[in-house]
Amino acid sequence: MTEPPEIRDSGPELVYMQVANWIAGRIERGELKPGHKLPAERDLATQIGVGYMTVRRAMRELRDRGLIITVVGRGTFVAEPRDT
Amino acid sequence: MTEPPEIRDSGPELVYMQVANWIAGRIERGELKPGHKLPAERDLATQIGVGYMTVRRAMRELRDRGLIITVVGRGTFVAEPRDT
DNA sequence: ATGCATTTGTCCGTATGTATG
DNA sequence: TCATACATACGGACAAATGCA
Repeated sequence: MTEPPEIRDSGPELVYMQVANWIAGRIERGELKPGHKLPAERDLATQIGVGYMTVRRAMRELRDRGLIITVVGRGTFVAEPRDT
Repeated sequence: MTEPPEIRDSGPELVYMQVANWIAGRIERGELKPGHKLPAERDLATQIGVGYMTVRRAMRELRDRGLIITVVGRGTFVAEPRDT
């Protein structure tokens, strides 16, 4: 699975933030709908071409933003939108 | 292990803990009275929509807290309140 | 006593997240 | 990145304990 290279721009931004923002963008644009199950973190790391821990940091970032919900033993899912 | 325990990453909510806390709340609010027989673990699992082993983990948690008593072949019952 | 239904107990296999090296 | 170990989640299968007719 060759992912588009635009995931990582050449800026000084931390890699995990680039990954987080890439996924966040896909969620906010509606490409990933609420309830959608994301690939397993290990698979995501392989697919994107970054380290496992990098994906985990990105997931924690998205979790903190309330964009995803993680359930141990089940997976990671796009959260319901929260209006502000 | 060099870090103090106060540093807790906002981890995901474990399903069995959610189940345990939900039942614990019902007991502590008096919705479930001492001696009350809870549904069978497997029925509970079906009703709540989680796996059997997950309910069993939750039951073990409640048992450890002294909130319920389990008897093989009979069922699970709300324990008598223990003052501290 | 034997059988049946109900309920908890145990184990297995697979998938996933967590943590560390 | 890769490897290792462990906890959690789920479903299935079978065993053990209880109560009842």
